[in-house]
Amino acid sequence: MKARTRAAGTARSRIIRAARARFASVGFEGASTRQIAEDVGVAQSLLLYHFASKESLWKAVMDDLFVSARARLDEAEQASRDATILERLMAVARLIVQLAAEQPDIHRLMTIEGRSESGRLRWLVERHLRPIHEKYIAWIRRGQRARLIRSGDPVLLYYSILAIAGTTYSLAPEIKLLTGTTSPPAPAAVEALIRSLLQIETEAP
Amino acid sequence: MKARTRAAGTARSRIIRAARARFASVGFEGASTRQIAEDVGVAQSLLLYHFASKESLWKAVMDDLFVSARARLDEAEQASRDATILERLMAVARLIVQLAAEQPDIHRLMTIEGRSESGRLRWLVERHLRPIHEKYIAWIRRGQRARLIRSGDPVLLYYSILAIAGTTYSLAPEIKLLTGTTSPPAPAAVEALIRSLLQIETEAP
DNA sequence: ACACGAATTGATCGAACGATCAATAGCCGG
DNA sequence: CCGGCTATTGATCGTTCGATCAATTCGTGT
Repeated sequence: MKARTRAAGTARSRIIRAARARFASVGFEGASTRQIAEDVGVAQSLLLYHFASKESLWKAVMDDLFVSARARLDEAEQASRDATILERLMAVARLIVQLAAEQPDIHRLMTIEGRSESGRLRWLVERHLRPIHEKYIAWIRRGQRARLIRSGDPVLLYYSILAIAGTTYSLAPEIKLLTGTTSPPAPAAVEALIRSLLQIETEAP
Repeated sequence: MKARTRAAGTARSRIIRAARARFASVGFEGASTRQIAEDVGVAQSLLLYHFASKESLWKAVMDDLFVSARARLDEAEQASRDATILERLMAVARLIVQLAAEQPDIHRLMTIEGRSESGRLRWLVERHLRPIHEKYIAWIRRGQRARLIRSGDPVLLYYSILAIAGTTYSLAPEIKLLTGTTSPPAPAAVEALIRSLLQIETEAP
């Protein structure tokens, strides 16, 4: 049984990995199960044996992504639980930048789905995004009440953080074509930009 | 001839408009010429009569978008030509925010294409993006030398501006599902965030 | 009034799509 | 060594894709 499920597990996870890459680059409708199967080196029918449908495969990709992401977010929260709300948010932001740099597919997948009201977007929002987003937006509100974080729409602030953290990594192909640069910006530089977004406004000298 | 080309022009432009919406929501591979033709109310073969191929249609959509965008950018540059480099950049940023708010499709189309190294991305970079981007990245460099703009990688700074300006509008469906809010953030609020990105770092009190 | 060219349609092609299903290969407890 | 379960394959179905092409409508200049 061990070897059986291990073999199944690796085939399954290899399919998920290949599917993530395809979905991230050409979107759900643009990706084909045959192409994904070819990437992995298995028959197309095996995909639908493991995942029942293309949409199930997509959901499995998203679950796989968010399970590990949320675990690491919880870690970052715990590690910073004694700091100020601004520094806790920065710890979370730092991790988001790190995740985006390690796996730009995350940001790609979410921004691809987020732009049309599909059933998949509803599923993604209710299952994964809402619990995460609402928590940190509440954090921002708390920080604003404590005058540690700049005033303004917390949702705008939150999505601006996500945008800065993800865009420079998920648009790496475009930036590479434009500048010839192969190495993406250092996470520390991105983090510094985010900090100046969160900080209380200061008068220009 | 006048009525002829006018009829052709309107059919052509209506196709471009419908194609822009489809490409923006499901990407190039996900959009189908039959669906676009149905949106417009014409036969599918008419699309390929006017544009020869699906890719030609996509390029026509992009040309249409950038011709007007670049004209308005030139206006904004002219109107602010006597101001400091920081204020000129802010004038450009203000217009970018405005464009993103009016037509979130622009940001959607560009971020969809920018994430995989396709022939279309190469075409887009060389034809439209490079002239625009390189100009404003040079502006940022000038502003940094004059100590009017914060230090750091100009490319990172530039793409962060684009990300903030576009994301909150292009992800409107996701934000609507999450918060129930139907009205996107005011351009002035987005502009304020961008200003604090560009400004020289100030010490926190 | 007519003829010509541009605009538009409907039919059709081969390829690729997601999905289904019967058949086979591989492995485990008995 | 075998019987049963799981993983995997190959063939195939109906649909939809982008593209081509002949036929038809329509407007305009003469």
